[in-house]
Amino acid sequence: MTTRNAEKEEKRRLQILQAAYDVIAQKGYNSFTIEDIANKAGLSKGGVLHYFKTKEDILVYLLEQMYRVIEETIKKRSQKYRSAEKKLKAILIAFIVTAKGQPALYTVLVDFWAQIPVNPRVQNIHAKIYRIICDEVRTTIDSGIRDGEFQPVDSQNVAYAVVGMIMNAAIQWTFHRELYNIDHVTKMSMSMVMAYLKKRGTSA
Amino acid sequence: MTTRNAEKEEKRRLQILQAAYDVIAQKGYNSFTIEDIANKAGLSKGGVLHYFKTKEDILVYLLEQMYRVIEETIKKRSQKYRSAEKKLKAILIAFIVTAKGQPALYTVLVDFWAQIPVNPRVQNIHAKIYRIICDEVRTTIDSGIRDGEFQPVDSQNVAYAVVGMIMNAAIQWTFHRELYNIDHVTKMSMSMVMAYLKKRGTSA
Amino acid sequence: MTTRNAEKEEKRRLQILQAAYDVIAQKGYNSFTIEDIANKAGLSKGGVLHYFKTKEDILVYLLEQMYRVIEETIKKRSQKYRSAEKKLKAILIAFIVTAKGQPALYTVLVDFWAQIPVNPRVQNIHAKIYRIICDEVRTTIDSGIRDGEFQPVDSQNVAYAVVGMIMNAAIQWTFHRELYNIDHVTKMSMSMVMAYLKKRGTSA
Amino acid sequence: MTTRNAEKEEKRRLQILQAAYDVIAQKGYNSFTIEDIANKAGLSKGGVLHYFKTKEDILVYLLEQMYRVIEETIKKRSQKYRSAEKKLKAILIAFIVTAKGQPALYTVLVDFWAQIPVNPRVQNIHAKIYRIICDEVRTTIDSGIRDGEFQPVDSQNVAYAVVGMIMNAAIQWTFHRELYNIDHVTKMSMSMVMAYLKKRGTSA
DNA sequence: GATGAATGAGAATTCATTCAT
DNA sequence: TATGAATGAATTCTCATTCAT
Repeated sequence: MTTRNAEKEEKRRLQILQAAYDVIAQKGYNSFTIEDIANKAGLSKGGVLHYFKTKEDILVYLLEQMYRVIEETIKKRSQKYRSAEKKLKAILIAFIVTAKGQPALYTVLVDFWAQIPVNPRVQNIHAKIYRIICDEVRTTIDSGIRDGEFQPVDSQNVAYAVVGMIMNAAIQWTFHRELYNIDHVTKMSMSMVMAYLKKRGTSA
Repeated sequence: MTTRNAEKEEKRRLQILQAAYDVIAQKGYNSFTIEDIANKAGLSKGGVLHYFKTKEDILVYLLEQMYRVIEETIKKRSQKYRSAEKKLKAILIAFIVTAKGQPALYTVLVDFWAQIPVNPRVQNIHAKIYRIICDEVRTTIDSGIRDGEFQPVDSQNVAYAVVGMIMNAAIQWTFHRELYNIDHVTKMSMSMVMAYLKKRGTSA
Repeated sequence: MTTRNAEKEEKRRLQILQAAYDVIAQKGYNSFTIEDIANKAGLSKGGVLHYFKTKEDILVYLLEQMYRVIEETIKKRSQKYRSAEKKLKAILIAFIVTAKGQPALYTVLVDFWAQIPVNPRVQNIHAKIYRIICDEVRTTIDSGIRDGEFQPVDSQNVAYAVVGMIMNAAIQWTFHRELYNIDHVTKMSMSMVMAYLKKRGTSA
Repeated sequence: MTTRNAEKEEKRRLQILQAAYDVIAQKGYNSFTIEDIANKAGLSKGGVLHYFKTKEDILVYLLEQMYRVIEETIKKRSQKYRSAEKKLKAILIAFIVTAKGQPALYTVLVDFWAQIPVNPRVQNIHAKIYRIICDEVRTTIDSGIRDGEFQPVDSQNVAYAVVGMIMNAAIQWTFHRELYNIDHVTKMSMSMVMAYLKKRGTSA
């Protein structure tokens, strides 16, 4: 019985979160209202607030879930491969696949970034998950180094640089697709990373 | 007379824009008010609205001005050097110098990014100036290729990748500085770029 | 069977009324909710509304019950004595004893007074019971007059004056105890009343 | 100029306070809205909030002003007389005159009393001014004692008892006028007080 | 009997914008 | 030019009440 209810409740929450995501994607972080979410979710304002105490609550849970999507896509795709190079490429591709499959995701993510300096809860979640994502890249590089596939590099900082590169590529492309061909830029990014990781004489 | 007035008017506008920048840096894009700007600028609400018809107007002019700052910093710093490699490194450093000198700049910039999908004016300005910045990088790479310093690469897409990498590095560092040492990450980024541009056999 | 149910129902109602009293004492008349009552009573919102049709219903029954407490305390304490003077003093003390024993009672009572002008049901109950209380005092004075203990006075109006005096003393003391020593003020009030009832020459 | 504005502003504030008083008198403390005040004052909601930051602010200022009215009425009326007895009687009458002239005043006052336990600002104001009023009575009694008019009594506590008696008389009468003739009760109260202050043998 | 999900009617506030001065 | 009083639309959040389970 309780399980039944908990299940149903969870379903409702996800439904609301999805509606929030859709609405923010459509109207932007600043101008959407709880009523928008309610309408999209097929509930009343009160109904939405029944599941999430405040608007901020909705947002915080949504952010967490969005990062999970990225995280999971990365893990799922990189797990398929054995070699560090293939794993790393799979990770980079994962970002782009997400951007293509969920056109609004990076849009909404940037909406959240803009809240970081003024909202500690958002800041915490972002910090936590950004670190997780970078660690995933770093671990892959480390395993490549261990296996002799990659040069011994400062894997931590390389990871930050790599994630930054590919994430911003995805973001800018989301913002104005006519700017560039994302597949080309992705290939280029991979080449650059690999040139560094596999090359003989390090320059830094 | 008219010139006198025009001058004074321009001064007022800049004063208001600076106030707007300060206020957004402090309170974030969503929660600042015209009164905040007025207070910061030492004017009344009506006074501010006298120089900019609407709140959006202020924002749009501000965004333009902010990109100019980045653009100018880049150009000024890269002009000092002759070799493409040094020029390129100077450009990358320019982003970081800006992030260090104006801690709020990327914060506010991301605030604006979040408006792109919902505000055509913001989108246009961003598209225009992002292209200018990327072109600056591309031109530098092209000149390096012409001079035989760099490998013949797809300079356009490399430029996108490079700008993305360094800009996101600056942004994430602005958001939480404890995440990494920006100088290390910058060095790493440079190495990666140079490894690609100067290396012999391409891998992708 | 029906009796059984009626008994159980009555118990539930009292339980809810007690919870309501506690909650109003804590949060004040304006800001308590049915859910507060439900939580305090260990029931759900729906459960509370099952026994009292509306929020107002709860309030009205509660007011009635509260006055009963005062009434009963007065009667119980005055019954112990024979002489009118002792009876009267016992009544005055009864108000103070109630204030001391149930610190919230006068607080909640004033909350209700504030509803009198806008709520006819509250007005009726208050009028009815205030009269009963004043009558108790009046009867005592009358008996004192009959027995030659007291001067022949306008017992009705004396009763109003006396009840007003002691009740407001109890109220103000409940609101801010540091204002005065309630026992001293009570003694003073008694002296004043007795000076009037027992004195030789009337002055007004 | 500034004076002009300050004057105009003060006038507006008083106008809003008056509207608030009228509205509370009509609808009660719990159910009036800012819009009600705005309508009564011939302003918009925003207009009201322009002069008082919050609803609570309005209320707090209103309470202060209401007590002032009572205070001033008392002082003005008691100043007319020389003898302590006449002064004291004038004070008691002042309460009743206020109740008669401003039928809503005690109604609204009780509304405020009900806020005391939950609103520190209200509590402070009430404490401060209740003390001032009681002190006025006490000072009068003291002067009567000094002049040999009154017996040497504990003037402080007598004052509390006297104020409580007359104030509650005014309040109950405001709530239901059919309960008693306020003039009779007032006369009775005076007799009682004087019987105590002027009588030969003290009993407490 | 009892629950608590869902509703929807407000309420207080906030703020861009207008406009008389 | 510049002010700031005034507006009113929009928004978040609260809660009594209803009702299916």
